[in-house]
Amino acid sequence: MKKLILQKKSALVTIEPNKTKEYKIPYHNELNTEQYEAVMHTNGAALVIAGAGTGKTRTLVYRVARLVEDGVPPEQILLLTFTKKSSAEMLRRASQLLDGRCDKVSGGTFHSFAHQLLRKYAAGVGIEPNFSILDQSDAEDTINLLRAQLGLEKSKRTFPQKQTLIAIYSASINRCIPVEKFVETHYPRFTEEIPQIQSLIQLYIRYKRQHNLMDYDDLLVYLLSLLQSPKFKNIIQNSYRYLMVDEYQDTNSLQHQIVVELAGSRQNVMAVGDDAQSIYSFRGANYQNIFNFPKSFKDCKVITIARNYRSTQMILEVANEIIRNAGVRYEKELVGVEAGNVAPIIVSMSDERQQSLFVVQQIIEARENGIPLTEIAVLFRSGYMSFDLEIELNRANIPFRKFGGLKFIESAHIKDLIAFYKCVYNPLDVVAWHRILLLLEGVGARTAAKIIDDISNGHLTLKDYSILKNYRSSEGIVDLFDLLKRESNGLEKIGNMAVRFAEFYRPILKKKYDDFAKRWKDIEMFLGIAERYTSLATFLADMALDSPIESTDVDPEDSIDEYVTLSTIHSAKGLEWNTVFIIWALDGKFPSSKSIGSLEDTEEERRLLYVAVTRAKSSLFITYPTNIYDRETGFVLGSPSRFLDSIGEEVSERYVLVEENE
DNA sequence: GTAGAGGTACTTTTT
DNA sequence: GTACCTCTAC
Repeated sequence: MKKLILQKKSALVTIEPNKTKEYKIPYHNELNTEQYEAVMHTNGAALVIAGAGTGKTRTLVYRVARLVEDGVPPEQILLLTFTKKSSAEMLRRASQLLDGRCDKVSGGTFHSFAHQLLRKYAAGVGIEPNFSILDQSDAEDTINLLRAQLGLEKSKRTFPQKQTLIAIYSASINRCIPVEKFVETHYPRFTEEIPQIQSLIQLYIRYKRQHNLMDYDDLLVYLLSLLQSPKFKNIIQNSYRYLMVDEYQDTNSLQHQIVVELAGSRQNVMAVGDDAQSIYSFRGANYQNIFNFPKSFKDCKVITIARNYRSTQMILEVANEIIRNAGVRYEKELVGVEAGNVAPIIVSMSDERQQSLFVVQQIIEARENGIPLTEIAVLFRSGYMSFDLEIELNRANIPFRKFGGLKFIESAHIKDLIAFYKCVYNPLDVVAWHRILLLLEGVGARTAAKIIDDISNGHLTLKDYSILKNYRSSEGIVDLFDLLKRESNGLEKIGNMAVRFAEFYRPILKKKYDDFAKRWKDIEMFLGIAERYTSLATFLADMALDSPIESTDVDPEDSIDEYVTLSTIHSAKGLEWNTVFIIWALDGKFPSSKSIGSLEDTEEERRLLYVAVTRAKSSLFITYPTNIYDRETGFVLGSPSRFLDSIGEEVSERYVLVEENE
């Protein structure tokens, strides 16, 4: 006999846009035809293909408001975005547009959403709810520990490095392909090692399960299996009846499957994206995924928004020219509504120094012309490319914030401190133990491995660590256990714990690094952050998934509101500024010499430049130094990015920077 | 088994 | 500039 389930009546009501209803928001007047169509779409699947600057965010924001106005309970709307920042921003705008109800909309990144559900329904997939999250470097360290265990010697040159191992594993998970296939196509030099790689990966998977560890990929994998379990499937599908996914071009196969399962038979899912802006293939995204979306749902409506409201026509011409010469065709031609009167400027200069000075000079000039610093951004391919500019900006007293590149949370001393918390939270967190044990005087890899072994098999716990006296040089180790035991009583506030951990760590830090003072300042900043948390679980999850501090050197507390943005192009996704500088548009750096060998990779770099260019509203500067020695190729780089070759004088102006003789 | 010295190769992009 | 590995002296 089938089980009878009581379902709330309200959940069964089908929402239809009310044709005669008076909406609070005049959607018709505030949106163009295509945007309006998307906003009014209610039931069933829809794909919105929206080029850069065509009001993609606006469309999502208005649709959230419209669904809420039509009576959909906000918490039943799920908005999956690429970063937490962008979801917060969208909900803020929706609330402003309609009212506070929009704040209750569910949302976040795929990973943070997975994390929420897994904490709640851990039992459903057979895991403990207090699992630890491994970030990428934790995952690498874990697999490295296991490699040593398996006796796969490091000196063996043919065996892949830890980064490569994680990359292989992660690719096979995210693209839903077998390990051997990925190794054969992307790392043919390791073909002979495939059996060993596979057994290491199997060990890694088992090990994580035994020790209650989850890496980023596991969050998605377990979410999918949760969604496929008959018991939880319906509960979850009924909790989120309207699904919206932003930046669909950057989702991978695994995420696509999650979307399909979440939508269920209701198929109320709207995906938004732009194939020409796909820039995450290294994470398994495929720009063609977006075209497969309609195939996964019946009667999927496809809406294309083409008109660009962001940039001047001159900037769009440059963007169009970049994408027009692609090896693959993108059905894109951006047409703007703003003519503009300043052509984009392409400038060459002799070296990096000059490039930095030029950018600083132009920023000062722009500020004098009334453009606020918050409307200015400098974009680059990789994090390190702004180092020199940062020095120059400091010298000129121009405040800036940097996004992307090395994160505050990734610096060694902060990771050390977080490891203390992790051991308290999940005593089976092996990487964390390994990390702090190695900090102790007289403890090396061997002793650490032995201790971790004893912890794993239950001989050694925070409650009873008497067997430590059998260890050589156990004084420091006992001190550590005393500390962790005291703090694990669960009565302490997160902030107070941080103070004690920092106290313990201070002498170690002093000994370990020459730049103690600078790092200690970071620790003090960290103490301030820890104070804001009341739950250890939330604290650690935020540290792994949603770091409250974006980059190094910025205290969110001293909130300067006038600053220039420095950002990697990846982190600039979805944002816009009046004036944009793209630096290091030098062939060999952008596209990087690494990607030049493969058409696929070069095309991604091209899309990346396209994304960068389309961030600019009215002024665009592209610069490149011409006298740069490249260690990788051994050549002196001097040509502009190949993507700029076809950009003619009719859409841009080219200059050479020369020093004025006084 | 550990600490420190000295060598090497490597540096996209992010959750 | 730095992370990672190898070698050698405790």
